[in-house]
This record gives sequence, C-alpha cells and structure tokens, in this order.
Amino acid sequence: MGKRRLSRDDWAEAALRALAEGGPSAVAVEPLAATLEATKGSFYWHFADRAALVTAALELWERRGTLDVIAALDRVADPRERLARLFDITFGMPDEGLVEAALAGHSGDPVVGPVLTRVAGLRVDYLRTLFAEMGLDGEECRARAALTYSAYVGWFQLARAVPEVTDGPAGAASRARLQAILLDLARPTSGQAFTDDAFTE
Amino acid sequence: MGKRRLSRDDWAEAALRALAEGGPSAVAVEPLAATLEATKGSFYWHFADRAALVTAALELWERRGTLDVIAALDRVADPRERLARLFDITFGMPDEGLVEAALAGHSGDPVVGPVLTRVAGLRVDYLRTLFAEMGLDGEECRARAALTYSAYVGWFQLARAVPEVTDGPAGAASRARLQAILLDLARPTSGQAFTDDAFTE
DNA sequence: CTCCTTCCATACGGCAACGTATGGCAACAC
DNA sequence: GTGTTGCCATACGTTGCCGTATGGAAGGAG
Repeated sequence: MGKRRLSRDDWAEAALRALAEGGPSAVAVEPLAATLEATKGSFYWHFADRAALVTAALELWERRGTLDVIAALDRVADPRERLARLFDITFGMPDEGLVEAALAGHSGDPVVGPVLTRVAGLRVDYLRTLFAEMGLDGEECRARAALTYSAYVGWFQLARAVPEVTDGPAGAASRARLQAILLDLARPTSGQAFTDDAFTE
Repeated sequence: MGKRRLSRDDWAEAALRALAEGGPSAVAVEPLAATLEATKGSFYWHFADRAALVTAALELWERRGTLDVIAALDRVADPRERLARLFDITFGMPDEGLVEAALAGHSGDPVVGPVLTRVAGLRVDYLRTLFAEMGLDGEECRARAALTYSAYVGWFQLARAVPEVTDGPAGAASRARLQAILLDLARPTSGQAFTDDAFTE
C-alpha cells in the first residue's frame, strides 16, 4: 500500500467496507483516513462532509446489490428460473447482505433511512411482480414477497449473530435447503395447500 | 412526568426503549438523562458506566423476549401447537423484534455481540428441537430452524425499512399468511416419515 | 429536632470525531 | 524557471459524550 494519491472512489469504496463491518457509525472520516494512510485533508477535498461520504457508499451498495442484479436478471425469461438465479446471486454476495443487516438499526438516520426504504421497497416489489408472473393473486404475492425478502435479510442477520449456523458445510447445506424451500414456495399449485387450516385429519 | 426519583429499573427501561429506536449508540447517558428530566448524577449512582446500562437493557430484552417466552411455552405439550403459540407471541411483540433488528449491525460490539449470539443461538436451537420433536431429521431441523428464525428477524427488519409492507390491514394479512406458511413448513416433506412418537394424544 | 443515608445536581477534565483554514508539494503549462 | 492548478498535510476551534468529584437536598431513624 504505497502512498499514492486517492480518488473519490477510493474513499467511497473504503466507506462501503467500513459500512459492512461496523455500520454507518463506522464510516468516520479520521479512522478511515488512518486505514488509507492519509489525512482528512484528502477527504475534505473530494467530499463536502461526512454525510456525502455515507451517501456515496450507499449509492455504491444500492447499485451493485440491487440495480445491477435486477438488470442482469432481465435477460432471463422464465420467472421461476429468474427467481432461482436471483437467489444464487444474492445469497452469493455476502458483503451486500451484511451491509443490509448493518443498516437495519439505522432506519431513522436521515441519510440511511431513505436509501434503505427505497432498496427494500424495490426488492420486495420485484419479488412481488415476479410472483405475479407466476400466476399468484395480489395478496398472495405480497405475503410471499415479504416472506422471501424477510428470509433473505434475516439470513445475513443470523450470519452476523451466529456464524456457525450459516457458515461451514452445515451452513452451506442449510442455505441450499433454504433456497430450495423458498423456490418451492413459488409453485402456484402448492398455494392452495397452505390455505387450508385443517392439519389434523 | 413529575420530578420523582429514578430507580435503576427506570434507567434500564428507558435504555431499552432507546435501544429499540436507535440501537446501542442511542443508549447515551446524557441524552437519556434529558428525556428522563434528570442528570448524569442520577445515572452514575445506579450504574458503574455506560456498558453496565447497555448490559442491563439487553438483559431485560433477553428475559422478556426469549427466556420468558420459552418458559411460557413449556406448558404446551403438542409441538405444533407450541410453534403456533410461539409465532403468536413473538410476532405480537413488535418492540422485541425491533430491538433485534436494531442490534444486527453491532455483532462486533464487545457487550452486544455475546448477548446477540446467545439469544439467536438459543432461539434457533429451540426451533431446532421443536422440529425434531415433530420427527424431522437433523439436517432438516437445522435448515428449517434457520429459515424460520431468519423470516422472523427479517420481518422486523422489513418493518423498520418499509413499514407500509408490514403495518396496516395489508401488512396484518401478510403477517398472518407468513405465519401460516411457516407453520405449514413444519409438516414433513414428501420423502419423509412423520413419526409422532412422543406426543400422541 | 438531629443525624445519617440515599439519591441527585453541578462543575470539571478528557477524548474522539467533525469541519475549517492555511500552507506546501508535485506536476504540468508556457 | 515561473506560474498555475490539483491534491494533500497540519493545526486549530468546536461539539457531544464519557466519567469523576463534590456539595447538597430529601426522607427515614432515633
């Protein structure tokens, strides 16, 4: 790590890394400057203030983990296949999920809140239309989209809290099983089975 | 709100409230003192330092949202009925779930991390044994416990990010639907035998 | 009433991070 | 070389919160 000059993107990238590890409060100018072997002088040349840095990091996160993914999925025609690909991609990007978990507690933050709302809304909405393409009705789409997204985001929260559950061979098996179950939920034929409350015969 | 004297529990309760809203960083002595219409002098009489306050708040959260719930569920014999009750209780306590979401990003915190790991581990483990009682094998139990817990915790994360999805009449319907689907997941899959060995009526 | 314990307010020093101001170095223009 | 521009280091003032020290009020015990 030489003492080369830093670009605006260098700062944004470092901020995103800090965001994934310690949340928005970890995106602090002076500590980041230390890891980059620079000083605040560099930072305040590229950015107006700390909020601008957080915004840039969130932008990066939103683009890579949401916009780019949705764009890449547009090439897949079959909705079920698209859902499978979506799982493979999103569950395969641990950093992106970890950021979302790190952001969860800061929905009240004036700069984090709107982005979080927008990203989560976009994702749930995408799932909803995807389920709609499979022939499910409106309410069913809403519920399953919420469940699927909850399972995704909760998975990474679990990974943060108890890594043993999600990592390692047992964790990988659980992850594959989870994806299979979620995919199975998308079958419109099994939708009726869930509605009947009578379990004991 | 008179100027009455404050007890240790008053501080812990206020800390838990702040924890649910703004996460651990919101549990700050001086701001809390302001909301309680007191000063730090009161706080440092009841507690040694800030860490002790966070610990007390987390203890409160752990007891109410996990230990007490599990204890109350011990009275229910049928595992499936117990799972249903578990959902009703936990999803019915919005504050507890919101705390968990707020804590997600602070697994690295020396005081928050261990509690979070313990609570999450306890809950996943409880679900795992619950599924085991229903006759599912080890790997299946692990995967479904992880999925169920992920859906629970992710639901509250979603509630924080996009309240419109989880609140209101549409949100309530989605929540009921989600609980139904999760309950349905507890049924054995096609390839497996449902051995109701210990809990036949 | 008096004493003593419990509880709290005020004042203080310290730390970490924010944002600003200013000087300086390197590269390129001419 | 001289000047100009782009990028950065250093030093400074400010703020928000932590933890400590100390004096003092409220309320029961005698």
